Amino acid sequence: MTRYDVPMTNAPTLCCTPLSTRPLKSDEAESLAIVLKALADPIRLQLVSMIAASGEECACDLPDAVGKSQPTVSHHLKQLVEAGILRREQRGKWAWFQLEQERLGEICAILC
Amino acid sequence: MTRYDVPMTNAPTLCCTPLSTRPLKSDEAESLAIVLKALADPIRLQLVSMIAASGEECACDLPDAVGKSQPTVSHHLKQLVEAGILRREQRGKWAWFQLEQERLGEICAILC
DNA sequence: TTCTCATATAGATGTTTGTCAATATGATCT
DNA sequence: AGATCATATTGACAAACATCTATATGAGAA
Repeated sequence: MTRYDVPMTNAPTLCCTPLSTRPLKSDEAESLAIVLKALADPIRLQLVSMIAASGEECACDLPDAVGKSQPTVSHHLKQLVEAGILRREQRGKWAWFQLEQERLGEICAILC
Repeated sequence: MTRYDVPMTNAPTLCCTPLSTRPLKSDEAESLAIVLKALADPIRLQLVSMIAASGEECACDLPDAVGKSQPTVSHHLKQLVEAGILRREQRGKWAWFQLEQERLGEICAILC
């Protein structure tokens, strides 16, 4: 079995029609809310924007950058990965994070 | 004094550059988080999508539509108005709500 | 003014969330 | 294997949140 069509995460699938096309079904609203909730925190937004702006960031630099403890930042990063917003890559001892650009695209496609 | 340049709500002002242009300052992240948080709830997303899809909705129809009590729906609607996502209009005894389309546009402009 | 009805607010309650200190895991290097 | 360092997980706690019932507000109708 190849890995080509295996999803990388358990991130919720989002519906594919703009909000204003039709009322969301409640499970669609639920999935979208989970993903938006992952984004709706000031620290997580700072993390995402830093990673988006620079292309990638090492977890080791992020606690200082946002002024939070290492476990707190690790927890936020995990939520972002689980929501499908960030991608995590292990390099030696370090964890690097990149933006899952398509995910933000999906969100915008629904909102606008 | 005219009302032309008076803001309708106290909704937070959002920064005007995409996330990936530069890291958000912490007050920009704070404002954006407030608005995203208003959106990041399944009931509020259903309300927004119903209103967006039909053009406008009377508050009187919404508790049944989403299966929540009248006070709960009123509370959600208030949050959406305060975030600048909905516009409220009183017509006789009834309150009608419309989408503040520009607001969603602002959000998308930042996310993508 | 008084009644009725739509909506908002207050107060209470259980749940979720953000945070940290302490500890566990897991990867590299010696 | 053992030491070291980066990251994740656990457990605890306070603050924020979604929800309801009860009540207040406010607008038209009688």
